[in-house]
Amino acid sequence: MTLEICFAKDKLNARKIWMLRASNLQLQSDTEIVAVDPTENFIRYYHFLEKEFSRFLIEDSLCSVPSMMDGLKTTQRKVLFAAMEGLKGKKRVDEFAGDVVNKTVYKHGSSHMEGTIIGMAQTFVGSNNVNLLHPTGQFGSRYEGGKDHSTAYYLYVELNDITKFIFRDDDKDLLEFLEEDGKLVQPKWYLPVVPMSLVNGTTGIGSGGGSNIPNHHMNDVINALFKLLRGPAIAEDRNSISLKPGYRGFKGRVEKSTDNERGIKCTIYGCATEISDTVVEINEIPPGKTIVEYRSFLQSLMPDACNRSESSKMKYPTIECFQELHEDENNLRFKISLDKSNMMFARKRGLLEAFNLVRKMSVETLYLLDEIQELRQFDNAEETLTTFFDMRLPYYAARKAKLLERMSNDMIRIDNTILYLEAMDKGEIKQMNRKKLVAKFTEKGYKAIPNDGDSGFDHLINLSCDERDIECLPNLVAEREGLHQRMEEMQKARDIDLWIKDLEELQQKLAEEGVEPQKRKVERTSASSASDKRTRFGP
DNA sequence: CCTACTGCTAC
DNA sequence: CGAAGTAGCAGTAGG
DNA sequence: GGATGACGAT
DNA sequence: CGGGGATCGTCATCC
Repeated sequence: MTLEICFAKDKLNARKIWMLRASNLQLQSDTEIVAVDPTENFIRYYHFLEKEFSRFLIEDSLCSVPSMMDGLKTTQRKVLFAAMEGLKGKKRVDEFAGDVVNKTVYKHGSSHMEGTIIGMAQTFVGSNNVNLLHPTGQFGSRYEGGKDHSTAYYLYVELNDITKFIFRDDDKDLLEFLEEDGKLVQPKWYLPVVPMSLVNGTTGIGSGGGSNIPNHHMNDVINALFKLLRGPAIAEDRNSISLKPGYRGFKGRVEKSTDNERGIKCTIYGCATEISDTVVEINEIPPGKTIVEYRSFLQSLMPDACNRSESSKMKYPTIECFQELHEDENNLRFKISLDKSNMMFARKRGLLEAFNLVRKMSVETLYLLDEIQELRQFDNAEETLTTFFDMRLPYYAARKAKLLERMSNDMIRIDNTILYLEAMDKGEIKQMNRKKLVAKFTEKGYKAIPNDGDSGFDHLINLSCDERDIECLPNLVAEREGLHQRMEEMQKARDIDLWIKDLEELQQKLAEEGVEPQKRKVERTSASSASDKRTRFGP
């Protein structure tokens, strides 16, 4: 029975339920997850399945399926953690991978870590819409869907500027950092200001469910959040939200089709232009399809193509020849010559259909849930967004409280320092030892700052000689004034105001950077074998 | 004393 | 799991 | 209409 | 610098 639940292809649903129960059991109690019974010299297979194996399936899903909070898989989160905490400037990818492995107790081969890092820095159409890491070197292209990247040794990454606008430093105190092998590692999840699972999409195959989310333009996602945040009533506005997939740098069209009986489907169209009676130019192909794949498709339409199937002859025209005149990988140009009758045929079918430039895909998703990391299914991008919204909003209240607390402590610090300086100036307090100072501060009614040393007065005791100077007084007064104002503003701000501000700043940053990745020419590395492969175009 | 070659490391 | 190449150096055999 | 392969972290 | 194998679930595409 259990055996079937674990492995049978047609018992998927039972497997899902079984895994949920297992993960609840394992998380609630400290149940031993090892099936070894010391009184026996064998292991019962159903004990093994209930313990180690169910654990394995859960871990497997944790690795493969992203969290709905930050859209990251565990390994990607490790990379982001290491990048935000310790990556200064450019670093060779193989070196950086080593750093991540050490810093975050990654228990697998560092070559796999390199792959994850490379994936997070890719920018070609169809990869990331917003790459969290900035690439230098050949990270792969549309020619081979990113597989044509150089070896990690020849690649460099640094933290992308925009990343800090998505993952705010102000939220750091709200994160729950995990512990592995006694080391503090990456958090359970990050708290991005937009649902990154939608922005960069994912495909991942877990046990009991997989996840397959297309990319969405970050601006679309931001605007959808604005709709919720700025609208008159959040509850009413959520029905008016509509999202469709989008790929940065993609020139074709993306349409959401509602005609399908099984869920929502999405259709992506490339671009084709009729130049003359006998010439067609293809300027864009759907993301997910590589240039190499498309080239071999065109080759299969040539008269001398061997074993061309009957169905292919029905669907596609026969072409005389084609040339590849791409300016770069973002400006494609396949020039196709065909005779008039085949052109007629193509026209009749529609150029896009006739040249295999239409790609359909379903829009369905599976995620990890919040508190207990359970697989949870979402029906569509809109539901993903609103669920993210509901989960994320409370953290803004928490952030506000943290910031206010920090500010009020800062205020005490400034007040105390002013009092202290004045008291010293008047000779009320003289140089004395720590104990006596603390007693004096308490006697004079200074407020202690929680966790500021044992006494709560370390901020005064540890003042440097320069800071102790009465000349600092005007500066401190000015500082107090500024802080006072900022505190008032913060107190007045609603939670959603904080979020709106984050989004506005992000949107501005996006506008500054948005153009850049598309203009950037592909950089080549002399040692890359990929660059050699790419120089040969056409038939 | 110079040359040709080997073995070795680090890439 | 496997393979290839390079430069630069020291040491050595041979002429 | 059923088989097949691609996706990505391991 | 290169190659191969496997799982897991979904879905588009192939014949």
